Amino acid sequence: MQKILLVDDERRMLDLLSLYLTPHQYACTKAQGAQEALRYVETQAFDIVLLDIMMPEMSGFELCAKIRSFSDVPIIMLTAREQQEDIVKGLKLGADDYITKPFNEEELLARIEALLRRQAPKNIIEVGGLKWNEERFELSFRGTPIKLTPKEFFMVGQLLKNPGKVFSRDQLILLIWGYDSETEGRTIDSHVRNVREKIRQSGFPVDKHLLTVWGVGYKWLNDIE
Amino acid sequence: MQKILLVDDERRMLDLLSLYLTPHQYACTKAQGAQEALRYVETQAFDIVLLDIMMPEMSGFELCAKIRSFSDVPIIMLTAREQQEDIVKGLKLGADDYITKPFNEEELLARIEALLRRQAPKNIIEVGGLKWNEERFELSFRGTPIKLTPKEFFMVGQLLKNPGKVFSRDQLILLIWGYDSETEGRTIDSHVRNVREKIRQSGFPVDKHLLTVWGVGYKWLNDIE
DNA sequence: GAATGTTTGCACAAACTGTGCACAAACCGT
DNA sequence: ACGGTTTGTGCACAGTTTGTGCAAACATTC
Repeated sequence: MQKILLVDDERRMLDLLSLYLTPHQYACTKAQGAQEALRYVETQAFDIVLLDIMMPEMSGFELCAKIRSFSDVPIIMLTAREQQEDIVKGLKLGADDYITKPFNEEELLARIEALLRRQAPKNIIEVGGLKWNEERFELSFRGTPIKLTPKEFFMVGQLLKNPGKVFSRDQLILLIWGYDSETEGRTIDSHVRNVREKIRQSGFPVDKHLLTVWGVGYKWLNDIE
Repeated sequence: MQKILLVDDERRMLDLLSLYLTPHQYACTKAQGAQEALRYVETQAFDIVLLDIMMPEMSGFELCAKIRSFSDVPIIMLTAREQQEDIVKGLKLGADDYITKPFNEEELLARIEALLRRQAPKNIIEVGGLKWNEERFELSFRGTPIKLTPKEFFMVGQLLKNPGKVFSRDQLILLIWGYDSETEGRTIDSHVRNVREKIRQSGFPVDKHLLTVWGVGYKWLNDIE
């Protein structure tokens, strides 16, 4: 199920959007204001951000630019019908599409689906600015690369691809080393340790995402508190 | 996505240009001053350079000539409406087109698109003065040719055509030798070694671009630090 | 067919990664 | 609070992968 972050300063608008989207199998998270939205984007993975540009404190533009400084998450702006220049401004700041208010349900859904289709199904995973790119064999946080060894890279990928799912040490060995591996003991633990250390160095709060499940194994959490 | 290098001494003009171009799916890089621009052109691949001729320290003309001494990247000059002779001078120094200030968005986009269209879809790749020309079967750095053997040539081409992407040894063998090749062992390594040595001789910093991905294969990076 | 140039891969050295022990720290149930 | 169990950490050695010199095999040219 796709996750959508709704950002607006009015609770009524958030509820309305959620009402439209939820029955169509989208998981909505509501953020009232830019600060809250930023916290969400920094700690969770969303498939789309729906962003009203008319907000007090921090404007939608500012938020859009802030998000773009570390993430490629698709952004759709909500603008008033009249402000043509707002649309242009938003697109220039990195938004992917826009919807003018007032809008109807069909248009909203169509634009969301179109944008999701556009996202190439590359083997790239991103959460809170941390990007795992299989093709480039590269993990990076906000643009700066994190050097990993092959085993480390695949282990992170395996966990990242299945957020929330617990993997036992044996499972990880099977998935990363293969069926006939004789690897055992605290080897996995060592790799986890190395991965944590390297990602921690980059500034990403890895200790809140890559968790130990006591007595079982490890898991990656996208959503942290 | 096409990459455009913007060169001006005024930050406001850089921002304005970027604001015009970014929403039209161009990736803009801003260079404030000729020195900075030169560093970019020497280390990255751009599809177009947009160059203001009115700059302190080094003039746009000088920069244009400097770039042309080692690269064929398309250059568009920005000139003041009045200086007709500047336009002639610029074109003589190797610029491909010009735009007079003040300009509007449509004109800018039209000229950029026209210039990109004009660029025949040649199998020519260029980055930082290193030029790979399939038609002429030639690799050269700043005009001086680098003699490569066929296998070496195609290997460089394959990597150069997919900057950032990692290729395993098996993949490279498949791509360059074909499906029924029995080539194996350290053959690829030997070719990489030879390629590195030959390109290094030319003065191009190949060791920062043609990288070993430990345990996986090789990749070519256009953007180096 | 001799000369020249290209491709391939061995053998060794160098660089880097994987592994798991030993002990400390954290955790859990009672 | 206590003992048993599980996980974290420092570290060293074994193992793997890559770089390099060199030469034989192969291909092309004249």
